Amino acid sequence: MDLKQFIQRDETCWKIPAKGAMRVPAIIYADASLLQAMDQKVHEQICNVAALPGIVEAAYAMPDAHWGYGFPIGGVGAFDADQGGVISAGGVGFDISCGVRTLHTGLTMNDLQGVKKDLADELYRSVPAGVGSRGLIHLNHDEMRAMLTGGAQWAVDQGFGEARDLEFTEERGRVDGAEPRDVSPRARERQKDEMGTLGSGNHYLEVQRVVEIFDQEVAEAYRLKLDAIVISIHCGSRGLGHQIGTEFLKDMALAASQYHITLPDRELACAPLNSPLGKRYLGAMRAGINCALANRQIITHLTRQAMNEIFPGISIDLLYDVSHNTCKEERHIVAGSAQTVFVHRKGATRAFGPGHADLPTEYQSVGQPVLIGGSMGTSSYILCGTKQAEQRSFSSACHGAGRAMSRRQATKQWHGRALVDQLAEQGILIRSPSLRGVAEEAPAAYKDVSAVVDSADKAGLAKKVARLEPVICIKG
DNA sequence: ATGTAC
Repeated sequence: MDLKQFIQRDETCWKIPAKGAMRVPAIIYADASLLQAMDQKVHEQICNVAALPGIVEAAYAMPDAHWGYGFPIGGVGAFDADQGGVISAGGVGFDISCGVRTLHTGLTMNDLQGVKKDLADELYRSVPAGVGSRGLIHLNHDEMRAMLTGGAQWAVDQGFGEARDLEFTEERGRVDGAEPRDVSPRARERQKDEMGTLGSGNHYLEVQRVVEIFDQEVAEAYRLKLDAIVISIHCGSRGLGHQIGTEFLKDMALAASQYHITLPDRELACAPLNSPLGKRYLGAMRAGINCALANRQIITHLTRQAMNEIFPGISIDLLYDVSHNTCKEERHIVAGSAQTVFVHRKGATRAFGPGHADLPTEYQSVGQPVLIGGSMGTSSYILCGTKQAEQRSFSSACHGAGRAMSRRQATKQWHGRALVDQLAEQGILIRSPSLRGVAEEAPAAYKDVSAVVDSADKAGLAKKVARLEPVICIKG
């Protein structure tokens, strides 16, 4: 888009002053070339977010921002409930609490020699992937309720993983305030056989190798070394989150006039945080967050089982688990003083800096791990939270590369089989139930994740720690 | 993202 629409504050900070219906300014963080390539829709959408009731400070877009439903993907907005602030289902996203979890394996590249193919097959066999994929777990009514309230803690109690995993999971594996009664029977029905499954689209389980370290001190705190093998899991709340999103978007669109909210865009449907509908969505969304946390915890257990088949006795520890599709009640500095706000992060990763009370002891001095998934066949990054991000983005950073091309366009341009063969030649093994899915996820259908991460680093949203390259990718 | 439309 045209850079002349912005007031450039520094190399990676572009401001749109409040005008028209905007209550606060909008700010996009990106270098000039990423911003130029960004869809004009991001400008329109982030200005619309800035016009919502009760928004504080500014509406923000991350360097990987692109056109989404209502809010841009890569959008951040914080709202004050006491000032008529709203919550928006489209501001969280359909895949509630979609996120990334990274596991240490204690292995190096050398350990994979001769077993790579077997490991790929074993992981693919163990972790269900694809549209409508089902697991071996089937939840009855009471178990569903316990899962929606207990999150990853419930999963660990059921024998899926170890108590120590929870220490390294955002929110220690469960959020308060989940209300299973606000989750419809249809949403539960869709989820009851889907626990411990990856899903489709850009979701994956990837075996990765640490190929570059940018910050030795933080890397040591995260126990990351060059050539180490880690496993990253990217997925969310499956059918449950999607159903919650669908239902509440509809309810919120219908209720807007009742709450005297003038919507700049129908897709920005929202409800006051203090309204019955807003509270019901909060209760359901938090149940969705617990579902995603439980899902990644169960997949961790399945991963451990698969890894044990190939490497008997192997011990797998969690580096961290962080979501990038949520609305969270947090304390932040607004107009110079601390207050409680509800931060929407849609395609944006929470990135708490050093000293934040919610971080595990081991990461207190260096800040939260910020896990950035690349597209299939490309690099992923691990960053750390900064102190500056508190003032710049309510402690938020980017979440990935972001699509540069539609799925349809991608399937016209690439064939799944050819991509799998091509990646295999580069030493990257792909396993997927859908060759069309593979084509849709072609590496070149995404923006350059390295440019996105460099912009986030330069903008002070998070600091680069390590770069990972894929070895095996189980694709949904 | 998603029982890729109810």
